[in-house]
Amino acid sequence: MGFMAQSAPTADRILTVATDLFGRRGIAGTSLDDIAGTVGVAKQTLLYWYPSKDALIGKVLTATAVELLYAIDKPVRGAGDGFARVEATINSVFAAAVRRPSLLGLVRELNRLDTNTSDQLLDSMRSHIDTAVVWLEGEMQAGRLRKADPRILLSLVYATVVGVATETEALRAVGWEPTVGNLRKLRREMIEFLRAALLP
Amino acid sequence: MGFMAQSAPTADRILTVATDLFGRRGIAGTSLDDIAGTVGVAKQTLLYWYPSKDALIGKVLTATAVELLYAIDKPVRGAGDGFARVEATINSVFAAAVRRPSLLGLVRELNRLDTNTSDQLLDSMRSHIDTAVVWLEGEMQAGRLRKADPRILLSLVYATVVGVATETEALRAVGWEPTVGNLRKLRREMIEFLRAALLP
DNA sequence: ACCTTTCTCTACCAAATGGTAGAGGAGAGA
DNA sequence: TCTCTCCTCTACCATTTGGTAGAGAAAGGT
Repeated sequence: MGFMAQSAPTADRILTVATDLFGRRGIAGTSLDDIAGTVGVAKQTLLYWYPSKDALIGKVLTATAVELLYAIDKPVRGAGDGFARVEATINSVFAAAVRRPSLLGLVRELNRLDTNTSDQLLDSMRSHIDTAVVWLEGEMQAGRLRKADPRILLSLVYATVVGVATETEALRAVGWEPTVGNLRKLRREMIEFLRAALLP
Repeated sequence: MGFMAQSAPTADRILTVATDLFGRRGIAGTSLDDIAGTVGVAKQTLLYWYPSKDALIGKVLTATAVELLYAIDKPVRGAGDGFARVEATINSVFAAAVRRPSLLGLVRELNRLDTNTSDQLLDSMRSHIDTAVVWLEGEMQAGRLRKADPRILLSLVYATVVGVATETEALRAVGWEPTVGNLRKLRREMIEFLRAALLP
């Protein structure tokens, strides 16, 4: 039966490192040797746990989707109505992005995947998206959010949050530096930005 | 002396195709063979015009920066004050993104470049950024735009526009389809979103 | 003690990739 | 016509990459 060689089972450590490197350098820009080398294990050990790069990619993507949806689900259920709920969700995503920057970086790799793979992933998120859209519509009807196309609005908020969380170069371009204080300020400004954009 | 084999000189055709593929599949995900094959030329022809992949990458990046800055500069000089100017700029960027989707996709590759290369590119944009920041500060003082940290605000607007223009998968996820009508609607919703976010 | 299962490794391999060397064609000037 | 320059090509090459084959260590059950 299983036992752990180091702090975590090999398969988990491989998955973590792969997620990290895929998210930072891109899938195409990361070789199996890179991953195995970082984990500190032979390439064949990696291929024992994940029989091909495609298999590893698949596992990384679904695991990432699960982790993100889990991080998002909690605050969405809690929190009150109107913008408070949006704010709670954004804070969760932002916290996840700070904790593991590669997660959202990986989300952006979706655009480079073949349609089959991305369709599969999108299906697993479909119900969450529909729930969010229905909720947005209700809030707009109730006058608690600005009236707009809820689906496009969702994409816009998504683009803003994920964009600002992943594009460190854009922040570096305006002279921003990643200190703890600046990170807090960034989150606050982003919340204010979205509050203004979403309230009626 | 030079003469053209087809519609455009070989070097230009290579540059165009390289920009396109780099922007769509990423730099690491695009081989010289891919580019040469798409152009319809031997790989060595490509290596004659651009002596290495790095040289080609450099040329693609600077050419893209020039094209984008040119597209942005015009409306920024014209147009009036307050949000009208922001709107004109966004429309230009959006138009450029629709005309050549790869341009903004390439901008996102910045995050994967080594610091030297991206520093060089950021330097060439520094003056434009500073001008924009100063202008934003003035408009905020004059009460024509919502008061906020102008640098972070710039990053947020950037993230929103570039994000929604490049992440087609996020739009596909909410059931949006890229027709001409939907594209117009998307632009309109984005403008309203940013208007709400930026006005006092 | 022995076998079986689980896990990791070394040793290869074929294809793809970035790059080199140099041949050859075609127009322009002498 | 000869030659020179410009441009594109075929023929290679070394390295990297995803992947295969199979040996060997370590532990558990019998």
